[in-house]
Amino acid sequence: MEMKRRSGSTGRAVASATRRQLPVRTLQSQVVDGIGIGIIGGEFPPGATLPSDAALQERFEVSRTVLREALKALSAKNLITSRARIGTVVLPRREWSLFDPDVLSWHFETGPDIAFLRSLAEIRIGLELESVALAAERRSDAQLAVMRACVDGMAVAANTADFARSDLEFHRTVAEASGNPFMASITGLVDLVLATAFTISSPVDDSEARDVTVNHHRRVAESIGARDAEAARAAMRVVIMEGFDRAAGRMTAE
Amino acid sequence: MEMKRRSGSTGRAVASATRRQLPVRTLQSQVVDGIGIGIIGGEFPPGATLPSDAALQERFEVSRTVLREALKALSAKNLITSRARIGTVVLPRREWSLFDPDVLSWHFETGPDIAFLRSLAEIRIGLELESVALAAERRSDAQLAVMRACVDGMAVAANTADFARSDLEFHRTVAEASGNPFMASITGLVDLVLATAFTISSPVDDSEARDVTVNHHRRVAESIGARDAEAARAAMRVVIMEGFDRAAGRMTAE
DNA sequence: AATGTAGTATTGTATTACTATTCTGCCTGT
DNA sequence: ACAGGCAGAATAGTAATACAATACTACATT
Repeated sequence: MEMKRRSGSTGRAVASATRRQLPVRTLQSQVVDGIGIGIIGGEFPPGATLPSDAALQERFEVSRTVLREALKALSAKNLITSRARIGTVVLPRREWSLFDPDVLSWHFETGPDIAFLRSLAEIRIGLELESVALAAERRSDAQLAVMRACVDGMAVAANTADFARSDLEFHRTVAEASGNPFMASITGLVDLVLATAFTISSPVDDSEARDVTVNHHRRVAESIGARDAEAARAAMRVVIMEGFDRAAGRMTAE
Repeated sequence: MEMKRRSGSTGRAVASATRRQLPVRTLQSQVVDGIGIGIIGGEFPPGATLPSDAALQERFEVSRTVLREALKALSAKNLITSRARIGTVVLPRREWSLFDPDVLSWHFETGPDIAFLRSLAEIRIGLELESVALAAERRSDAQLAVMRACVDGMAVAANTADFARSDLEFHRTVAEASGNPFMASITGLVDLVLATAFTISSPVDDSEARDVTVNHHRRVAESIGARDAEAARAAMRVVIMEGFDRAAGRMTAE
């Protein structure tokens, strides 16, 4: 029995403006995405047993090799667990690797609800406020210069993608300046929030809103520049809440 | 390249016979652990190219199927990336899924340095202070009762394991009371790894230190009981810093 | 020298076969 | 009739082989 060759039509939407694109979509990544979205999106809820290897093989039209490597990847992200004769079952949500870029992008593609976004905002408040306070103490002059450049980049961005890129780069630089490697792990989370917030309404279009956003970021940068940890905390809180409001407001508006 | 049939399968049979005593350990997980520890521990630093499939196959004495599923798992944790003809290269540290349970535990198995422990403590400060503040607002009476019971459990614990269990349960309950499911997931993970890594350094032996620790926890619980978010923050900070000091002191002492 | 092209080494995918695990149900002995 | 064990079946785990796709190397052609 021969597997039919499929053409490279992936047709997958861009998950995020800043997500790096691999030159080639491998078969495995397509299957990983397919099942991952099925899990996050509720087709396979926690506790459910996935179809057997044979069934999934038929569904995605791939060999068992590809299918099993895909399942192994999902297993590594703590989405599923497999046992012989038992089957492959979806783990409870609490086990999932929340910070994983793929898991986050699948949330995005299946449409995050407002409670999800609020939870993310709370985590950002916790981590990024600590991160920015540490950055205020530990940052180098070069890092401060990068932050300022990012703010300027936001101010002059010609389109939403450029704006989001500068925005994300700003947060990444702050995380790096904190000197704590774990802080950088939440950039994927920030990425998702930005992508959600900017999907339709981008502050690039509205010059007034854009000025507000840019100024909030600039206040963070200058607080870090002044090595004022408390001011940096306060300014970062405003930035995060504003991002949440934009994403949430967009959802309730429709 | 080719595996010797006779001796190969014989060796495998013997190996699996000894493995059968620990039924949950699959071949793949051993390879994942082996390479994962090699990466975290510095044998394969970021940017380095891993040995080829064939070489790794020989090193771990497994089939290519098992090896490749193991590599797929590491790839899913963003530790490595593979491309045809290029090889499998270790990604920069910033890409790693540091919050992954396996990656965290590999850090401890390869001997965490004090900077790593400090980073974890900073993460706990960020997350658990926010968590406990939310818990002070949102907690139910039942949850408060559980917290108090945990503190009592710490006070009367007969051994290290019981003490650690009550300690862990306390922090988990606080995280749940925050109403943020992801907060519970992340803090639970970090706390669990820390607890299992340092079960030795519990203050059970030293009754004076034990009283101090228990009282600090009790202050957290009572601040939550009084719905005083700021007091809860302050008390939790003390708890976390004390835990860090004990772990760090233990490292430098030996 | 620039460019193309064949060779080659490495990962990606497919296929088949077998092993290990454990659930289901029959079957045997009392 | 019932308990216990034994055989079969279903499913994931592992092995082995073959070929495809990719991209580096080196040589050949212009």
